[in-house]
Amino acid sequence: MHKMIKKNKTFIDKLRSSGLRPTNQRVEICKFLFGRKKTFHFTVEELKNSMNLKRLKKISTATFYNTVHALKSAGHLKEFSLDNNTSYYDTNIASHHHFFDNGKVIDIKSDKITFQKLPEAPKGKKIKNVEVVIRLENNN
Amino acid sequence: MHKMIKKNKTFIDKLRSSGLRPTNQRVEICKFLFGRKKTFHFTVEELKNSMNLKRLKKISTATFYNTVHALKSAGHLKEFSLDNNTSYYDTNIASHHHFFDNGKVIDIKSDKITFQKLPEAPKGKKIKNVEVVIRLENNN
DNA sequence: CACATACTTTAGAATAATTATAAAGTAGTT
DNA sequence: AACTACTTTATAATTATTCTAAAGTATGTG
Ligand SMILES: [Mn+2]
Ligand SMILES: [Mn+2]
Ligand SMILES: [Zn+2]
Ligand SMILES: [Zn+2]
Repeated sequence: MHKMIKKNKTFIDKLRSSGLRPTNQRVEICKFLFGRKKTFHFTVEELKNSMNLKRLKKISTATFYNTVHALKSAGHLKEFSLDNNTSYYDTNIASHHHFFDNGKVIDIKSDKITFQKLPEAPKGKKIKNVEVVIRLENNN
Repeated sequence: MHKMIKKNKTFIDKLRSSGLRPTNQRVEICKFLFGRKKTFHFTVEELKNSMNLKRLKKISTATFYNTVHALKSAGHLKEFSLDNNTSYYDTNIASHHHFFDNGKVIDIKSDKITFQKLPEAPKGKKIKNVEVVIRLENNN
């Protein structure tokens, strides 16, 4: 099928542009991360568990960490913090905002939030980006 | 001196309202955290190191963690995330915003940022708070 | 004040997330 | 096919944090 070949090529490009050889393990990780319609927010541990659950031959922890780090360094993933002690990653690399709803993360497109007033950067500095977190709770 | 007695009482009140007896160790931690004019952003490890540096009899790691957790649970400290793997705490418990400048954190008062457009909460949910992080970089 | 008792402090062990190590395996090149 | 650099993996190490349990202290009562 055309689609699958094309997608695999995209994944291989992501790996190559991250300085990584497209090994089996890495291509499968990329498929899992980027072969979906919606943004994916995850921890390395979650990624590892959900991928390895279905496999007879497991991919090692070190490979998950190495691959995620390389993809992040190359700008194919963004890191963020939620609760602490664990790194989260986001397949949406555009600057955008989030709802945080009890450990669940939902993207808010950048243009859904605009500012009336924003402080200036301290002197010698400039603004790299502005990101908003809207924490949710249940009604009533 | 009047001032010092008054301050100690404030610290003791914070501890009592956190369900903690005002032991020496705890009162000194409170002095260190709350006896300053400006907001203090810190990790438990930083707090421990800077306090213990000056003392002959060190306060234990467990006491730092216990005290910080109790103060946080009682609402006298707020927890937040910066880079990952470490919890940060904030003596400013009001809802407010931050500049992040290479590991340095600067408060932005809530009224310095206002919104023109904000998304609605998903149904069944409501907004608990909205906090903004402005990441800085050096000019040029 | 003297005691009892519950709460604290502490050193050290345990855990969770992540990173480092180094031996065995594989991709890309010739 | 052979070479070499890059990869994978199991395992050890590290960092931040939490747990444990023994020894110490705050606080109420007589
Ligand atoms: Mn941690
Ligand atoms: Mn990290
Ligand atoms: Zn996102
Ligand atoms: Zn702050």
